[in-house]
Amino acid sequence: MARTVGSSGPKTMQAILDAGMELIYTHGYEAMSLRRLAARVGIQQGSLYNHIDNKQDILFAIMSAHMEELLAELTAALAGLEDPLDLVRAFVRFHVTHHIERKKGVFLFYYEHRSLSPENYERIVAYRRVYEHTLISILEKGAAAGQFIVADPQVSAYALLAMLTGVCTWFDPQGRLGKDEVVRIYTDMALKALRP
Amino acid sequence: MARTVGSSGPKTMQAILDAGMELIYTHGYEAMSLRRLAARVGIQQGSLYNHIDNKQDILFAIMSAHMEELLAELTAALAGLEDPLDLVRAFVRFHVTHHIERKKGVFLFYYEHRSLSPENYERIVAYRRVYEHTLISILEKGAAAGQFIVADPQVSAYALLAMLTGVCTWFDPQGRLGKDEVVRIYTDMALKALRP
Amino acid sequence: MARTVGSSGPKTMQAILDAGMELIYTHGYEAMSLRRLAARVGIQQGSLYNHIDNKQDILFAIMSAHMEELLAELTAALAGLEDPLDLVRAFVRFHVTHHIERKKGVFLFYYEHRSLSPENYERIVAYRRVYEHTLISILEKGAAAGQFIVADPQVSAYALLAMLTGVCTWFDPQGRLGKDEVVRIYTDMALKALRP
Amino acid sequence: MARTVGSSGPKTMQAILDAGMELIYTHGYEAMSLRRLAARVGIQQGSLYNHIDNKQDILFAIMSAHMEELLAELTAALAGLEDPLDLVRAFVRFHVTHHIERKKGVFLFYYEHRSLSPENYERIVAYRRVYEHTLISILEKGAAAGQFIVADPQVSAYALLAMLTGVCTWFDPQGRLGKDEVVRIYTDMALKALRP
DNA sequence: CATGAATGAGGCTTCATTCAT
DNA sequence: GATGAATGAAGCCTCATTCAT
Repeated sequence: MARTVGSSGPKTMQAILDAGMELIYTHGYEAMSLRRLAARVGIQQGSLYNHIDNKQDILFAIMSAHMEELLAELTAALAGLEDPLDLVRAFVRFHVTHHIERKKGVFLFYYEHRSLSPENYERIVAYRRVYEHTLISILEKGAAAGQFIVADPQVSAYALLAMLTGVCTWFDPQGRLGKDEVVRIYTDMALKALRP
Repeated sequence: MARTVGSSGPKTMQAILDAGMELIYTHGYEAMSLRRLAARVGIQQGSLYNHIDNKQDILFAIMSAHMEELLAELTAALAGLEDPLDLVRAFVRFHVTHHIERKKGVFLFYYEHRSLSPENYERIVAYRRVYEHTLISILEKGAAAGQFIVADPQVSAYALLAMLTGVCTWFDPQGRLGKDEVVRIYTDMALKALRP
Repeated sequence: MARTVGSSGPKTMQAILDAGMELIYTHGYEAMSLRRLAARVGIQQGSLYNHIDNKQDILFAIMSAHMEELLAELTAALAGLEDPLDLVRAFVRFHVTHHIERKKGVFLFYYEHRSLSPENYERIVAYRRVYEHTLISILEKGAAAGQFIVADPQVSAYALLAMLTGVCTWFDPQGRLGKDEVVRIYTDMALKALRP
Repeated sequence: MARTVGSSGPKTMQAILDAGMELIYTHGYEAMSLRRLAARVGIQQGSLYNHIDNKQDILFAIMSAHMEELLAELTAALAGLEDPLDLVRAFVRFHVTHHIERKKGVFLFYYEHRSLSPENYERIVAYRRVYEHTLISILEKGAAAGQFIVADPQVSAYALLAMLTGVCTWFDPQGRLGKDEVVRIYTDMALKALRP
């Protein structure tokens, strides 16, 4: 019948992605039904297909947007820094902060990358590899300068990344510790783990 | 088809759990259909219900068996040790080794705990809490003895657990590094991160 | 409906009918989606409705245009002939040639008349009846003159029509036989089948 | 809830095929919805899939059963005959009778072979080719014996087949002409069309 | 005239589960 | 214990059509 006046294409698409993020975060991609998604957006199920080609599109759109922002913000966070110690400090601060503030996007990446189609998986993992390599490079630079001792830069980078990422499984904004304290604790542990 | 008398029941149940582990690991719990599971076990779909009450049972049976073994093996690994340094070394060795060798069970826990029913979730998370608390206690003991400096034992324990657990996302049995080398690297990083 | 004079309307309408003929011929009326049709025409789905009222219109427009041309061309092909033998020769030549050259339109009629709405069905079948009756009249005239022996003019006409129409299921323009040879063979068989 | 007692697998499958034949004959394959089919069979839509793998299966099962019976019955109808004249008579009688009595199966073949998947299409067309070749061989034999004059056995066979097949588009069991009269008329026309 | 976003019905298929045999 | 046929809900997706812009 009468459609909501003023509803327009891009706005609807954004609503789909927002609702998709919410539902995938809560129930998982497989368990998110497009029926429920459409209901939450406030349109008919079939109307989704005026904006997407299939369910997978939603997952990919959310994840690639998240990865692109991740890389852009990392670049900004490290801009102008040269000293490996400063770089590690900045990296830890950025990573922890991002994982606290963008928890849902992060969870989507960790839990749902398995649900990506092969081609989409490759594209998302490529982003991830760039991100990881940024830290690996920092460790290599610090090791070359004698500031760090790392038996294997790749392994150490993966270890640090896993350690830092873990924050989003337990951090509670209302909890005992504030964001800055957490950043300080993680920074200390990271630097100590790398030091000679 | 027709089975020999003598009841192959327990054998069938085990086959269901094995196939379930495999399929959930590969496709995820939501995406595992009982049709496919039955086919892999070599029985009819309806026959599953001679062994289980519902799909959720399979997930819970696999996960609780895994958690029980995890705790039992951890206890064995730490038996007789008193010095916090030795305890951390043993904990790291056990955790890394376990996460490499029981990769599928570990993945099930991380990816699929969301798919547990509320009651089952509580039971599984209780196991997990015991496991985590073991490490927290070690850190507290070491801190009390002045061997470790930890700003917050719980946060540090979570950080270490996340770091160590990460191994199962990248370790490749055919890869460049052997299990023992990996254990050594992680042990070094963990101890350095904890020590004054 | 009423379109602006001087617009590109008629061109678009013709493109719709051409694309419709192609798609219905290839996939069948039921299986032709207006989405695909619009895409082939190069317009949006909704724009179709500036030219048609509904999907059925397309089928009917194509089929009635085809039937009108069929009748007009048959009339031209028989013009001036009086002798039943000549009339049969001309009819066969026309029918076979038409069914070879207008294969798609012919197929549409045979395969898709079931998909016509009841009223449209009546209108198309009326055309067809005129066509058939032309041959029936020729046979009756020839029978009255003793040139043909037909037990039942209607049955014989249907038999001949079916025989001739069959050409469009096997004739291949690149094949072993040319159009004229095929016309000759069918003419011989038809005349022999009718002769005393 | 309580299922109809006594309903068994093969009976249901046959009911599906019978209802399928009816609905495809009436509405066409594309236009037959499995919802309606299931309703006519008296089961749930999903229950269809205990018997078939997909919609296409129904079409193929019906058509291949029909073609197998067609060939078996043709073989029986021609058994023991040697004289090409007798063979043509028997062929015409069989073909016309079959097309009158098994009208629905025949229509399915003519209208719906387009809806077969490529592999299924090949299998069905192979049956058809065997059938056609039987008539071609008869014509060749008669031509070699000087009993027939056929410019091209294949074309003549196709022409005769089309002519005979046409019967099922107009024959009415309640109509003016009986089956035997129709057979006689077609036999006369066929023999006259072939003879010198 | 064309667009594009909306509708609501319906498409085929799969799902976990039940139960008489 | 196992079977296989049944259920009813739900899955994703496509359909023809409408209409404000």
